[in-house]
Amino acid sequence: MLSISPKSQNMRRTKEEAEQTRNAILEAAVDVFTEKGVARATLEQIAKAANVTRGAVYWHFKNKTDIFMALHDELHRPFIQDLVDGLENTGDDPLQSLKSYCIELITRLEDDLYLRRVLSLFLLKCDYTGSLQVCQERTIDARREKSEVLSKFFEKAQSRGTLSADLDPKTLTLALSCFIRGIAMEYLENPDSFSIREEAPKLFNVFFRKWN
Amino acid sequence: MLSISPKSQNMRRTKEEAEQTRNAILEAAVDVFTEKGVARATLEQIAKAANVTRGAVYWHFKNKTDIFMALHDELHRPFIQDLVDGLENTGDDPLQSLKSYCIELITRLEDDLYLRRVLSLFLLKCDYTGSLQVCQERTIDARREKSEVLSKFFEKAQSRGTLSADLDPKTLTLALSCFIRGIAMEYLENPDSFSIREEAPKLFNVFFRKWN
DNA sequence: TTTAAAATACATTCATGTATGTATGTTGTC
DNA sequence: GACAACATACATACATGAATGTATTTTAAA
Repeated sequence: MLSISPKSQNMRRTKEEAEQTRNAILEAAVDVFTEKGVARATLEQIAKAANVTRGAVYWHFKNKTDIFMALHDELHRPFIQDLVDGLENTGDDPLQSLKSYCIELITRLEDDLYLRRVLSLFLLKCDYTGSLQVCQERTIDARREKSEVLSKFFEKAQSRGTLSADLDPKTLTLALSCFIRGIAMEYLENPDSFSIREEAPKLFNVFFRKWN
Repeated sequence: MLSISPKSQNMRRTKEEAEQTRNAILEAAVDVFTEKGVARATLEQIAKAANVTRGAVYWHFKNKTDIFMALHDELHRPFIQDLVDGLENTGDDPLQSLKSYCIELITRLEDDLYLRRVLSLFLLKCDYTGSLQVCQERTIDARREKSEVLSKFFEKAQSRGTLSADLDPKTLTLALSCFIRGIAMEYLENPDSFSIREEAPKLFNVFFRKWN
């Protein structure tokens, strides 16, 4: 929703202003993508939403895929990284802090409207066929890293005796990943069907119940 | 992959044969949708894959959305109904039979290639914006029904004392729904990342662990 | 003969990409 | 520090292709 400075038409921008238009285009793209879906979204619509012409869009980006990938790089990747970083500083009770972190993470979906829009965009408003396929391939590394961090969590809990040794950390990691993803999708698809603030603690209580 | 009978070009079909071409178009649509994604799929591609021209396609269907909705009706809805039906006949141990059913259901994803393709189509290869929005709205009823059946399962388990009374059946239902969905998506997205046959029992062992 | 089940032909729309124009910022040079 | 030379940041105009929907025609079944 950043609108560029009200200079008269066709005036050359400074580097700063150019950066602003670039951001304006990206933000407009989030809006248009979310409303119309990535596939049906038009560069014309994006340009109009950003108060520029398609010329500006083509100056900053190669095409629609390029815009999507820029968004993916600037928003999706940092989100996962943020997630991994948050998991690094473990407390004295690994399972408990993991659970708290999951609840906190999911609860953000209800509070942070922008995060919700962006995540909804990447999870619901696009399909990763064709030219967008490379995007999800790029996140493979991030996902693997995330899995490894989670696994270490469970291993740590086992070594401290707070988690039964007959449970495979790999399985628990997979289970938790699926669980989180399912919750996110279910909520994003229909945010009014339940309150995350109320349900998230209950849900993860179920998941983390009686494992020791 | 049904190819129509090898009569010479442009021959009028009987009612049966017309029904065959309709099915051929639908099957071709599954293939093309899955490969290209619904949005990027072309009626020309679908027609070619079904060994007919676009004329035949437009004879049987109004447009691409109409094809998708036909597939949705003929494949997605029955799948959920099948799921609900399978849950109706409860054994003496509700939780145990529910767990078995979940494992069986998820395991079908590995065995039934066609099911995998279809589910992948509806979960991964399309976004429900624009004209496809009505499709998911139509499944709301089916989903609600599914949730009610699951809830009754947990209530039954509670009344038989095999499930702790302090767990809310509603929460458990939501949790299980999210869990199943997450597993399905994770597997469909990358079927080679893990073997469902091996992991499904473990995963649901985790979920259904020590609830009594 | 009529009509269902297509094939074929045609018109139109629409998004894309590119080419070009243009005014201004920027930078080196004297 | 003024000014030329160039680059940048767009807007505008245009060409193209591709997909769509419809109109017309063809063939054989009923």
